[in-house]
Amino acid sequence: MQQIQAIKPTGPAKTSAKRDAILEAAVELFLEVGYGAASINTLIAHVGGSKATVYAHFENKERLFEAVVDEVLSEVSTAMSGIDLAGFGLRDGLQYVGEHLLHLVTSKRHIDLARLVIAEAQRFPEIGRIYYDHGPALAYKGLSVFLLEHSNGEGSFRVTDEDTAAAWFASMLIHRSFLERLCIGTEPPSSRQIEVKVEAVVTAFLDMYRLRATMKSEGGYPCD
Amino acid sequence: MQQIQAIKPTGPAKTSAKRDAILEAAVELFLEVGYGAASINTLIAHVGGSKATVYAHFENKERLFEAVVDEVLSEVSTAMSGIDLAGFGLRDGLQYVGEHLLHLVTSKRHIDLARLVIAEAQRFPEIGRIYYDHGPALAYKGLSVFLLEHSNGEGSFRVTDEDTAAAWFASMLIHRSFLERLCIGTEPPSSRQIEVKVEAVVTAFLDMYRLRATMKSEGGYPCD
DNA sequence: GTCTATAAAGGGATAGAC
DNA sequence: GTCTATCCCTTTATAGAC
Repeated sequence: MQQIQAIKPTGPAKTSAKRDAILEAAVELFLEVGYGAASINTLIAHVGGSKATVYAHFENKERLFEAVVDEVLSEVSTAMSGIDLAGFGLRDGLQYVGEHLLHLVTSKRHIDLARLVIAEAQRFPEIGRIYYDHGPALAYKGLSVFLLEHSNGEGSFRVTDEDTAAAWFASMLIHRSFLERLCIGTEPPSSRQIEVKVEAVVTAFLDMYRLRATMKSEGGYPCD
Repeated sequence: MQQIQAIKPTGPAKTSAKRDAILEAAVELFLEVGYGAASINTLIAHVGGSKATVYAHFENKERLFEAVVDEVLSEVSTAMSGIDLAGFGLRDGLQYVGEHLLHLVTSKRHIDLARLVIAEAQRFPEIGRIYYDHGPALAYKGLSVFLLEHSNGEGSFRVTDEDTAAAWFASMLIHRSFLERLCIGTEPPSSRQIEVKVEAVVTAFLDMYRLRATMKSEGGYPCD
């Protein structure tokens, strides 16, 4: 899928060893303490060099912040779009994508990114938009396409509003773990826990859309 | 339900007109710009008075922040615990609680609180814990009890893991709207939109747990 | 590009008069 | 309790030497 485009390439060369080092350190710092509590002084204490060097590569703190979010979002988004569902059956595909999704969403990297984005979405509206489009919305879309492709009675499964169905599946899977991790810093679930949790959600989800004799002819769940 | 207890009542009288005015202004300011960007100077520009007066009522900025979160959380939590499901049937009760829940969660007051809590949950771990326990966990628990009470075949409904069921119901209902509103500042849904959305979720949720002839004898969705 | 040194502004917090 | 004035520290950002 498409790479996240940089918001605005700043003055000097777009790539340099020092610039990369600064950016990398800035990623760690911002993810750990947030925008407001991260100072340029603290940054150079980690990466070495001087403030002037930082400002030679990044116009100001806001631009540096945008570069940081771009960088991390690119990582997460790449991981998400790397999930290939071609060739999977309905149930196996849901299990596969579900495990990857839950793992990714609860990863430290993503939780820190989400916290940062949510915290600063008011001050930097573009950040929130870009995160949502290249994160959650991308996942919903991939799921939605997969569901539609298998909405042919396979395993008695049929769906009319695939966008809503995709959001429901992802929400059942993610919401609680995501919020717990954001608020009380719960540890990420183990691979085994993820597997079990996804199995339960997949089964319940498929039951929800299983065709029944008593079903209304429409069969969909109108939403919005 | 129980009121949120103050984290630590500071030196002077716990209540005074000036203190209330300061706290009220602080609530608005912190909710709007966050902890880091809110300065005492900005605060007194809104409420009047001097810095020294602020520090006469609150030990420091951190304590003021804790008082602010306490205050808003108390509002939200009170609204949530005010939902009384006694006398409702299964479907009507879910519709009722769902509408209230979605309305409350997407309200500006709650979104601003959630943003603030998520942003500062690392620096102030207690804040995150208190929010989660008196917000989401409280909602899950209420739902869970209601589901268990109606898990008797009413409307062909039976549930074995009521905690998971409650979390799934709330997640399907809330997750997408909540995240959208946090990240891209979507407007809160109208009463009509809420009504329609809840109807769809309630129907899907009840279908998910509807007893079937082909059902496995266990019938539950093991989780965790 | 990279450094040292410093500017200019704003932050939290307090002393002391009333 | 409330004010004025101020302390002390950190912040972002830049000037100027190399």
